[in-house]
Parts: sequence; C-alpha cells; structure tokens
Amino acid sequence: MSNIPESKRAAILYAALELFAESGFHSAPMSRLASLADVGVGSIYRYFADKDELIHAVYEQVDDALQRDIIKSLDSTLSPRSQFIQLVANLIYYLKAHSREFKFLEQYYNSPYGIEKKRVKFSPEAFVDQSNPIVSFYANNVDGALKGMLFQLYLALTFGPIILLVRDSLSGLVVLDEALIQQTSEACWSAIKA
Amino acid sequence: MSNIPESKRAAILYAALELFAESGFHSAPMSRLASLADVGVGSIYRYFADKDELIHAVYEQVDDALQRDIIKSLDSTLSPRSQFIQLVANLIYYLKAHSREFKFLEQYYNSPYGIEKKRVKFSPEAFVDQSNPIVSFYANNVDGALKGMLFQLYLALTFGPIILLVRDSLSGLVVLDEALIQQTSEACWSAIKA
DNA sequence: TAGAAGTGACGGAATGTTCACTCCGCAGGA
DNA sequence: TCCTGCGGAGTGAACATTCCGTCACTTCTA
Repeated sequence: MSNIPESKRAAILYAALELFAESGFHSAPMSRLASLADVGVGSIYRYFADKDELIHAVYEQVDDALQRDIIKSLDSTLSPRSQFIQLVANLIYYLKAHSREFKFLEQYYNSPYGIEKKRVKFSPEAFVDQSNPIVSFYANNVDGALKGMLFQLYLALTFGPIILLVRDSLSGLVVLDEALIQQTSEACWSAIKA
Repeated sequence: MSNIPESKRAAILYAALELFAESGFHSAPMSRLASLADVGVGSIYRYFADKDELIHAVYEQVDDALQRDIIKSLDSTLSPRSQFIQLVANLIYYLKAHSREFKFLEQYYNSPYGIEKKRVKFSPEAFVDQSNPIVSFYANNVDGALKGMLFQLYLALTFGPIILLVRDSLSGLVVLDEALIQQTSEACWSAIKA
C-alpha cells in the first residue's frame, strides 16, 4: 500500500502509451512492454487483468489529461468567435505537442476497444450534458453566433480538419506553425458561424 | 488461361474486402478468408504472395473505383462553388453507399500499409500533378474563389468533416439524409471560399 | 479414337512462430 | 520464519505460410 506499487503501475502505463502509439495494439507484445517498463511480464498482470484492461486504462489517463486541457482553454467571457478560435488553436497545439497521446487516441477510437466509448461520448444524447464545456459551447449558441446545426455536424466540422492536419504534421507532410494554426482555426469558424 | 482463375481471384478480393472491413486486418485469419471466399487456404497463396500483398491489392481496387467516381462527379463548366458542393455531396453519398470500402480505406491509411501510399498521394509535391482533377480544382482557384491556402489545409477542411460524419453515420449516431449532406457541403465551402 | 501420360490448379493437414497469460520459486522486509 | 510483491521460463492457442496428394483436364501415342 506504499506508493511504490503505484509508481510501478504508472511506469507500465507510461511505457504502454509509448509502445501502443508507436507499434499499434497488435504489434505490442506484453514481453516488449515489460522490458520497456523495466518490469517482469508477470508484474503487469498484477496491476491489469489483461491486455484489454490495460488499453482501456491508458485511454482513461490520456482522455482525462486532454479533457483537462480543453476545459482550461475555454474562457466563456470571450466572444463566441474568440472562444472557438482559442479552443481549436489550443487543441492543435496540444495534440502536436503530445503526439503519443494523439496516435493512441486515433487507434483507440478506430478499434473495437473505443467504439463503445465513442458512442457514449459523442452520441446525440450527450448533447444535453451541460457539464461538458464543449457541449455547452455549441448548445448555448450565445447571441445566435452559430448556424444552428446538428451536434454531430459541429463536431465533424471542428475536429475533422484538426485531426487530418495534425496527422499530416506528424507524418512531416506539413509544418504546423502559428500562422497555419491561426488560419485553420479561422477557417473552421467560417464553417460553423451563422 | 481461361477466366476461371480470374474469377477465383476476384472472389478472394471481394471476400477480403468484406472481412477486412468488418474485422480489421489483424482479426481476419486467412483460414476465415478462405472459407468466406469458398476457396482453399492454399489457393489464396496462388494468387497473392502473402497477406500484405493481398491487402495492397484490395486497396488498389477500392481506390480505383473511388477515384473513378470522384472524377465523374466533377464538372468544370460549373461555378467553383457548385463544383465543390457537388464534389463533397457526391463523395458523402458514395462513402455512405460503400461502407465496406470506407471502413477498409480508413484502416488502410491508418496502418503501416497505407503510410507510404498516403505520403505519395497527399504530399505537397502531389499538388503539382494537374492530371488529378481534385488537385487541379484547388490549384487553379478559378476566379480567386478560394482563400489561397496550403494544399494540405484544403484537404483537411474538405475531407476531415466528411470522414467523421460518414463514420458517425455508419455507427448510427447520425442520419445522413439529403438535407444534412447539403448542409455539410455548404459548411465546408464556407471554410475554404475567399 | 481409346487410353496413357502429363500438367497445374486446388484443398487442407502440417509446421513453425508469435504471442497472451500462468505458475512457481525467489528475495527481502517484518 | 512468514508473507508479499516480483520475475521470467513455461504453456497452450492462434495464426501465416508451406507442402503434398488429388483430381480435372489436356496432350500425346498407338
């Protein structure tokens, strides 16, 4: 019950994020994970029932951190336009700086593991949950600044371009500098503003 | 040399598309593919050197068909706006109607298999290839109708939302009816128009 | 033209490899 | 001397790929 077990658990999670992001779930043997985390194979199973549980645990951690960053970037005293542009720009900066997390999330949501999570997080019913700051941004539509679209369409128009662009940036196809990030944020705003 | 071998090859490709789209590359054993295609395991290896070659062959087929559909949908006699909206709407219809192809392509481009293809197809250098109708649409920028952005950004703003929306439609999170498709096309246009 | 011999597509059992997961003995603290 | 967290060899299952006998069909020959 000391914090040593927790730090071992943390080491496993950290190594798992790196290995999964780099190699994909299917090419990340538990044995390789063990040596990367500097831990015996058996010890991994002391903290996680199986590989699936480990994958979900990594997701929870990554998602928590991302969520916290997004919330931090929203400032409801700003105009809707400024609020939105700040949100998009911040998100791009974050994902660019956390490429492991980005790659992991992409995999997770595109695998059987993440399907259920996606459904819960992004369903039309989730649109009612005002405690989520992103949801409430779209739902409140302050001053009628937005076009008045389906929640799903807002999400697609906002996150779709971001995802592709960050992907390209990680592949080296594009240099995501400040100017480009600004331009992207504004273009996304054009797509959803009234 | 009769056409029987070719039709067996075609049967394997067809079954592979279905199986890969449904189960993913890693959960699609060759044995299951064989029984789905109504073929012996050994026969698959008569037509394809290994699983990788098969995956790439499926990709070529799927991509060809998609390319042909896109080209068909472009009509350079229309205004840039109409041309673009038709392109987007058509693409959404196509992907919605060809969910197997869509799922396959998503997997392919997000796996080690497709990385090289993506680099070749979507690199900044590809922006010069005027024989590709999509490229020339952005590159020519008739009447200065577009904002004048990086090729990569055009692609992200156009295809990003489409991909997310079609994904949601396939998960049943959204009903992609004609009105929504129209709305999406116009929103994408707002993002890139001058 | 009957039948023998050759050809190559085909199926699927057999093989070897890779992995997730288990089990058992060990080290060190109480 | 217990007890507890640990490591890593061992186990069995799943899989890609190979190998070889079978069979339908063609070509040759008397």
